[in-house]
Amino acid sequence: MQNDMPKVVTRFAPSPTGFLHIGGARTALYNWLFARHHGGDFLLRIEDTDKKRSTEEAIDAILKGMRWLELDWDGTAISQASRADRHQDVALEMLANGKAYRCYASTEELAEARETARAEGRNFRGDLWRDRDPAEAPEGAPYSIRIKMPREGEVTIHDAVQGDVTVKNAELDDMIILRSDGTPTYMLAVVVDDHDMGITHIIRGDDHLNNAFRQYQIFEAMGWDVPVFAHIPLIHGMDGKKLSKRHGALGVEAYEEMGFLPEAMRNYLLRLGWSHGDDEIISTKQAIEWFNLESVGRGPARFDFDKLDNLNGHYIRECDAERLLSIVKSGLENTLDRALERAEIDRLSRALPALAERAKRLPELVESASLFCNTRPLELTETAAKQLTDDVLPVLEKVAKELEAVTEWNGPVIKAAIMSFAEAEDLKLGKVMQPIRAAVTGGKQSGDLVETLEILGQDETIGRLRDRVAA
RNA sequence: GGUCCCUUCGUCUAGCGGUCUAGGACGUCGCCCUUUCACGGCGAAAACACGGGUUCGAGUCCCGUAGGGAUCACCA
Repeated sequence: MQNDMPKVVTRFAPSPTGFLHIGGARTALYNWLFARHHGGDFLLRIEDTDKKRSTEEAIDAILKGMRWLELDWDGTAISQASRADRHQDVALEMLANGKAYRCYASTEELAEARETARAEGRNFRGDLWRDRDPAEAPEGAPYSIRIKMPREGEVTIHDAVQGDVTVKNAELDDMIILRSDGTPTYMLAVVVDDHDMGITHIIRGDDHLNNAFRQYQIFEAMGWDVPVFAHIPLIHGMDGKKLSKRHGALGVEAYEEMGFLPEAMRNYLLRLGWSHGDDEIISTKQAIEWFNLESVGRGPARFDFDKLDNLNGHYIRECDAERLLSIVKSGLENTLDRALERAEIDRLSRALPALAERAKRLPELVESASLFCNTRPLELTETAAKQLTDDVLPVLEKVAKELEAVTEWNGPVIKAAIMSFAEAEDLKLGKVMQPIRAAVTGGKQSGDLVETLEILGQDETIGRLRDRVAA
């Protein structure tokens, strides 16, 4: 399909040296969105060229994170390391074409040259052997292969996010493309893979912006088409500093554990650095429809939990009942360490809509839902205990008796019973409601009291009331 | 240090020369709703880093300064 509009192909290429962190997740999201928007492919490539630092666990964590975020990739994930032979071939081809040369410099020599260059305020170019005769090399000495960078002129990259960026070729170093042990370096591997995989748009963190110019020369040397680059700004921590382990550079699974919904995460990440006018709540469907590179911001953004919480609350409220119930159910069974009873599940499904109104994070929801489980006698929160003074206990006792007399346990009847009781006792409604709430909920958040009692059932309600009186 | 990038309310951002006495969202603070907590509604405080240009006119274009960031490995 060689026409004016080749199919868009993007990729996410994490190195498996740790979990999928938040910045990587956003990069993946943008690549995914861009590909889906254009009906193209979104590929996944694991950059495991560095055997020493790559781990199987990290690969699993990254894949798991991607799945949790529901970012599906096309085809199977490619292992960069598995393509080492191909990378090597390209390096050799460049060597044969005079686009690269052998470098016999030792680590020590290199370090020294680097030191000198820096001391003189120059950029180190690693070109110790660029103009030397290979015949000078000691017999059988190990060598690496370096690219022969152009020294004249400059290159302008039309970055889809950063705009035109120009760098003089003289600034470029003759980087190593093939190590002395014959393994390819990252710089070579990315270019070869991006070309072979037919990547049309490289969307990645702007920590790679400088690399783009170096990689550009490999594309050129091989006579390959250069993909469109789009370098997106990095995400900073709440304090404005670079995101590091200390600053909350957590893996996505940590966000899952904290109780964020994947759709909230996607919406938040999308909005962190990309905009569509004043729109804040953006469904994934809309995101795919609207996503573009032009609207990606150029400044680094800070991560803000408050906003994520707010968004998460929104998506919890929007979450369909069945999914929410299953989330809460498993959360509850986990903390209770037992299976839920039929009656408890029934109560939950009735109570959940109101509870969901109040929650920002899933654990909160589970916590408030525990109210509807059989966990008598309840533990009181400090404020609840404070409200249940000795002088209100008699009131509770009387209310319990009153409610016991109710024959038809439903909202209106319960409410009527409480109201007439308050009237008979000459108490303000609040004076009755308040203690009941404290006794029945133990101080936990809940919605409408009457509704809560109704869902709880007559026996449980009275039981909880009596528990307090007895205590 | 060299090179490159960035700079609008506390935070995420809208803004693509005049409609900006700068808009939205989160957060904050009031008020309303109310049987708690939320949700919701209304309202308030809150920003164009600084200095020069260009222009009739600059948050918007150009140049400096300052600040922040990235990168300079036989790591990716």
